[in-house]
Amino acid sequence: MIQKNPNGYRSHSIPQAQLHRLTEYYTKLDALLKENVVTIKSVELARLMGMSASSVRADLATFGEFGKAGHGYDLALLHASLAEILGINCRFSAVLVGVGKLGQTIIGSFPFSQYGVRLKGAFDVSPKLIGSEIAGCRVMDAAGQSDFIREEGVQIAILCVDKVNAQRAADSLVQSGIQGIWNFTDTNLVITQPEVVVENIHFSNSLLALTCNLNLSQTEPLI
Amino acid sequence: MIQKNPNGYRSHSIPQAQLHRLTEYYTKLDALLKENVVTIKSVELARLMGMSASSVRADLATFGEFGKAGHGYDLALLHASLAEILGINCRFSAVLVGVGKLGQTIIGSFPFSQYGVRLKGAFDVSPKLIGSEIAGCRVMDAAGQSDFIREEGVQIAILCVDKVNAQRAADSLVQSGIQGIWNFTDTNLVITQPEVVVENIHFSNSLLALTCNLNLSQTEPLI
DNA sequence: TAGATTGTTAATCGATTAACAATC
DNA sequence: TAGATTGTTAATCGATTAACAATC
Repeated sequence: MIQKNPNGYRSHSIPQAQLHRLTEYYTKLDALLKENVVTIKSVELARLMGMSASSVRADLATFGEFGKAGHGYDLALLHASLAEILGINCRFSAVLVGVGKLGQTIIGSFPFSQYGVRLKGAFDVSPKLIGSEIAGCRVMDAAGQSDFIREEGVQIAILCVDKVNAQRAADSLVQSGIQGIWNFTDTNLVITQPEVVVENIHFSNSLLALTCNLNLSQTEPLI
Repeated sequence: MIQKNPNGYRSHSIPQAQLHRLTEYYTKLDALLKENVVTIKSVELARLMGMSASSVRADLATFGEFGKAGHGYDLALLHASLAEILGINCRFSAVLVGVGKLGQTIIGSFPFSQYGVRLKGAFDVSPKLIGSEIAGCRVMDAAGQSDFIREEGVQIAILCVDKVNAQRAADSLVQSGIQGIWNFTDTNLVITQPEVVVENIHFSNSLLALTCNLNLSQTEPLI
């Protein structure tokens, strides 16, 4: 059951579907702010998001009262409130584990700081990589990973190792006290500790969803 | 409404949530096949997937009757049937648009052939890249993109351009007759043609979902 | 005040699941 | 046949939305 707590917009537990919608509101509001939009009505936001106005109002009302009847929502306030809810001001720290091609790309290209995350380093087993630096991020020996995580109080691990090593690496991370795993290994990790948060980016499942939709729309075009 | 057609397991329209579950069944079954498992019961599969046995049976029964009462599901049959539904045997062809770091990583690392997709080439505007080859994939001038897609009958575009160019690139692809877009641009594309399928991989939304969950579990630990 | 839009309620809609007859 | 597990039904559960009183 969803409850507003005395502080305002925090809730006891958010359904994952709603939580993912929240991230979409946030990125959409972010874009609108850059276009200097000042207020937005639930009807407009709904159109931009491809949803119903009722749903938008219901979603936002879950976390607080951000709107003014008769005027709509103040964009800056709504943006700031969602940022708070999404943890963007929490300054989480992260390490990347498995510095292959994908790992290097993420280190070099992803704007972590925009999302309140500080990338503190990366780990790999390859002697060729250990000691090198990618976009200002040091690659360290995986042997020192656990100590680093514990000593630095790292909360998030970005898991980019090979599929075959994924579960083992995840177990080790959980042992080291990691709180969240951003999982790029195309594997569903089995994590018994319910307090550890896992967020998957499964390239293969995503492509399969695409081809399945294509397959269905080809074999049975909508009338 | 879901209907089985005379051919068996095709259905008129699958809810997207169920479709994404199907991809998870498939990758799980794939892993089990490699472990030489021969049959599996709904209860076991449910445990492995973290769902209820009822849901598993309901999902699978949507597409056909793959199980034997008293014995469970034949893994090879189920795997092959899901492969068919997911379009893995359709031999879709694809081009990658925007050969930046992420594009190069996808070209070089993603096992397209395992998912029934053939990567026919890549496009970029940079003279440095045009004419080069990455893992056997030719990088061509974006100017020839539309003609190539039309002439070769390419169905899928893998969109890896910068955020600012995402919508324009998508419009051009749709104009060229592309049927599906695998969208890595961290932008929700606006596509008016309902027959064009879009599948998003939004790194930023995914990380936000992770930090939001961390934020909630920290401020309000489960009892 | 009059007009507009929110937050919320109550009704609808769809998804999940427990239970069981059918079946291997 | 007896035992086991499926596919399906009916009940439960939760999410979506239309409608509207509250409010700016």
